[in-house]
Amino acid sequence: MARVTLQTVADRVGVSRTTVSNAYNRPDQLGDELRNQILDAAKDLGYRGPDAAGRMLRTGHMGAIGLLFTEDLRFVFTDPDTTHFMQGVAETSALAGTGLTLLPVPVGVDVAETAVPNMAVDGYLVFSVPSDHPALETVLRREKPVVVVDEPDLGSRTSFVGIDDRFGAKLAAQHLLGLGHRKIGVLFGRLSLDENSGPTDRQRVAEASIRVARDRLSGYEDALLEHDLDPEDFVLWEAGGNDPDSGRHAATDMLEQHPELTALLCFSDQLAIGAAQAGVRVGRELPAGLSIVGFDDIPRAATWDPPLTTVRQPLVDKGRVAAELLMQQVEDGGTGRIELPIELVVRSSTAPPAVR
Amino acid sequence: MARVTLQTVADRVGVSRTTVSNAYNRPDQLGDELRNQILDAAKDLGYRGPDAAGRMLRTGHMGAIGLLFTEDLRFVFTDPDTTHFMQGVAETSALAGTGLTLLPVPVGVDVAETAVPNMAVDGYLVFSVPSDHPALETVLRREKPVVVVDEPDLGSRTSFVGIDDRFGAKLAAQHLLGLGHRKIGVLFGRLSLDENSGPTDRQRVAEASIRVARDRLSGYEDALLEHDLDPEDFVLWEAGGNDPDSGRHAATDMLEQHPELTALLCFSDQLAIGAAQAGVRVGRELPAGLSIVGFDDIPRAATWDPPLTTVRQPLVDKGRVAAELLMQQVEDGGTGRIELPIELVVRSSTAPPAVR
DNA sequence: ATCAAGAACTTAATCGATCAAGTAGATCGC
DNA sequence: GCGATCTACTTGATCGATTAAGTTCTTGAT
Repeated sequence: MARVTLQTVADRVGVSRTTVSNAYNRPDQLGDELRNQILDAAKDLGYRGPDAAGRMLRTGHMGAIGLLFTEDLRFVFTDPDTTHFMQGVAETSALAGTGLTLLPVPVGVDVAETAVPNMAVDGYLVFSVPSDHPALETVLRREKPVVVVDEPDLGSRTSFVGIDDRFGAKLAAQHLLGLGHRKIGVLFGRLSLDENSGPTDRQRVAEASIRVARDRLSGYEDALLEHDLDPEDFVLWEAGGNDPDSGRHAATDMLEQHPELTALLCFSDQLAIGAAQAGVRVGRELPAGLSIVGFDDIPRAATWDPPLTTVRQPLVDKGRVAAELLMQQVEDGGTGRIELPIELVVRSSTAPPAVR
Repeated sequence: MARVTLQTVADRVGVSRTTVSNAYNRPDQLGDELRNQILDAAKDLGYRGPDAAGRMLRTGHMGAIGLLFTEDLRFVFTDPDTTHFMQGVAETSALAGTGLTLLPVPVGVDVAETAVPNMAVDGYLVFSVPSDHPALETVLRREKPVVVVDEPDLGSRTSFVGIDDRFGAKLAAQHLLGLGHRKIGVLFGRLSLDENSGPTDRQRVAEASIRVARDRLSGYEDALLEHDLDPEDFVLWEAGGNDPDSGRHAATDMLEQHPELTALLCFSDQLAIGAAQAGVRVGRELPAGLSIVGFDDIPRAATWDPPLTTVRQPLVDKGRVAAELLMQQVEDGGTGRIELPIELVVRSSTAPPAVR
């Protein structure tokens, strides 16, 4: 049995292919009576509407955007940053009738083996990908609209959505310094593709392939400089991941080797949560014995015990804005650069250091 | 400037279109030397590889599967059931080089306005959609391979992946009854598309458009019957959602109106977490003053205070299996029916009821 | 009565790739 | 030395829809 196409329906009704096409896509181009006649015939023949592939080939429009992410799949769907971002993207694309194609690049898998290079999408949303990740080149090579979110900043070549990481970090550090803390630890998630964990230093951060890490450290140091303190005063530590477990392990080690620390600046609330657990386990009372500042302001930050002081960034909005920007770019080709607002949210995980 | 296609490259090298196509898709069909020559010419001309739309039209193969879900977008990406399932799907599809297209149908939006009816996918994964949801018909009408997960059970028309909900529920109820509980409340998520909350009854559950609700209640009642108890003995309550907040509100009301309850059977760990919070707030000590059983065994269940007794189902595996089944069905058209193993996990949220 | 404008359709070209079938020449076994 | 089999390509048909540019017919204004 031959497949039912526009032509089949057209033949049945006795009109041209174009008219049947118009019955679906431009109802104003033909009379109501004929239109209904066509739709009836279509139903009768089991025609399911214009075929997506045929349309795509002709129009060059895929009707979907791709979301590229390179984090380990065990974490992406549990990581609040990612899921909230996805939520925003999904909302926006769904309302626009655009499909959203997930393009995960699992760790250890060659990008060429994934759907990334060949998927039918009108553009790519690149979500927080280290600048040295091979998937980036694959995406860029397709020369389709690209919106980079957070990482990496590729300049005007692509659109960009992010926050002022340096300023946000500065806010967090200012808060701790203002409370009187002088022995402060900085807990990074990752500095590059590798999942290293352990102590690190300014030099290594400066060479990090993750821009956010570099910028945030600059922000922390900006605050130090305002207080005439030495940038070398921070204890820098890499967690190797962005989940509470990584945070807990790293913070435990850090506090063990540096018992003098009275406060921790964490790269995310996820890490902060782990750090808080670590603090309690090594016998610190929060916040008196250890102050902790997170980043992001995920819902859990407010309900954690103690509620976390953090730097809020609008994660869902980030997704919405990025999706809008991409769909706009698909339409008119214009790139954009959007910086979302951030805000220090002071809760109960920070306090002046206990006198000793 | 005309677009660069297979033909452009073919003309440059002086071979046929087919040979260029083979250079990409069937490297064994031509000599190495020629192949490199073609690839060089392609790079030189800025050819980005075979166009997805052209290939799709010709092969009829879209290279992507669609994931349909109809829950409110504010919840899907935070709901552990959904995200773990997605993780499994993403893993499997990514390893197979298949795209994964998210097809959310936002509440209040007409399915026809979304990407669902026209998206270029080879098949659909229908994730826990109420049997009366309009999106279902839209998907079924396309007559592509469909794998339904959990809900609804459409018989042999589609593949199906799920668990033995009735048996799982029975296990949970048996556990409570075995501990000596006789006044037990059942906390449902939803019974249908509507987000009703409040007390409900056997009759309404029996008419629920959500099969899982019906089956689980049967399972709970199976256990009751084994103890020669009356099915009417359960207090049935609808939470209206599947998040801890919904669970907390519903459980608070339920415990207020039915202070005699000594145990709660919850439809999910999310609801159980909310119920546990509610229990504490109304002054019950857990588990002595109130036993709670969840369902799913999400990671949080084990770390909650007290750790939740629950019925474990392999959520990530569900995603893996469903994706495999769908991709298999896309290839050979065969449908399947897979029931995943479940298991009662007894932790500390259940205990014999306090004597009074 | 004539012409302009609009409505309702049709014609014909086009989008880019894949595949079954075919061909020419090289290689091999016996 | 001859047919059989391989290798390395080419030919030509085909997938299903959209769209710019007609064509025909109707209607209303002058």
